[in-house]
Amino acid sequence: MKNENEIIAKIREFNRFYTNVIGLLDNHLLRSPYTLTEARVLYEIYNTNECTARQIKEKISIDEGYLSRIIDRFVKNKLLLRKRSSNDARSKILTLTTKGEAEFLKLDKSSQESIEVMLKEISETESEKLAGMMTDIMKILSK
Amino acid sequence: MKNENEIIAKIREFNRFYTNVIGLLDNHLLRSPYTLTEARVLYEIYNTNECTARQIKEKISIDEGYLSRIIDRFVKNKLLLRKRSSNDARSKILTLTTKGEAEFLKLDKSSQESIEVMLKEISETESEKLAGMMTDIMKILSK
DNA sequence: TTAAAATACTTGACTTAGTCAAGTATTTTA
DNA sequence: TAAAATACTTGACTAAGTCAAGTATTTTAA
Repeated sequence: MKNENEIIAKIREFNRFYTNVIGLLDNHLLRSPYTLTEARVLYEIYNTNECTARQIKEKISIDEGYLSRIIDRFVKNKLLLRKRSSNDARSKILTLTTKGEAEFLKLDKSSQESIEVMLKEISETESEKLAGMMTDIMKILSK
Repeated sequence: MKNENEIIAKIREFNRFYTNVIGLLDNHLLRSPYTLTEARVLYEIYNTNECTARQIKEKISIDEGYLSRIIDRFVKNKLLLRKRSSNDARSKILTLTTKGEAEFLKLDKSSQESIEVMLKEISETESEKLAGMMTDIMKILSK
């Protein structure tokens, strides 16, 4: 039984702790040619059907000018195709090229691997407990 | 009973989810004159006895040149005192001035408040459960 | 139906954040 | 006690992010 202040203190402690965890896990990007933001952009395109810049912007809260230039660069490097949407000619549908998909999957794999490394340190029971608690936290905080 | 791949997928989902949570909670900084990094620097100085630049650097993994300039700015704005250490004249002990402490406590309070707002959405039982799970996650991942 | 408002994206000009390496002063090590 | 290591600073730079104005298209409402 904790009072609200203790709960808040605990959440803040967790936030500081987990910021570091995420930071460590994102370190694999250092050995890739992409920044965290670029990786997120690729992630959204890979996982969104008929993806547009607007949808990416909504998901990751990025300045649209900045995003437009990231997309530009990806198009120039042949990771993406950018085609006017037939439903709404204002927007452009972004799709990964074969090369873009390969690059994304490489990143995705190395992100997966850094978690594997982390899990090596803990038992299988603990891993399962961890995943379960994460599910519960997401449920609670999704309100 | 989950296999490792499901567990990894869940952790990654949680990481994306929680990155957003942390981002939302950090929004209160938008209405302050400090960046996230600056706020962290103040936090470390407030919470570390005989704090030096080196200790901050270890804690938040920041470039030391960049840190040196942030500290410079804080000294110029009278938030910090920077005095040569008597034990080791290479390092400088950083202490918050009254003004610096007041600024930190303001930030700290507004960070606390954004969590209060978040907790308003969920029940007391859930809040306690949340804090408990966070404690457990930190225990597991500290290995 | 069509002019005004809104949306989607782009571009230019800019500021802030962060990096890298060399330099100074001091302390530790062998 | 000279060489190596540590703590911090500084200069020069690149990358990241922001802001506002501009173009093209679509939606809204008189």
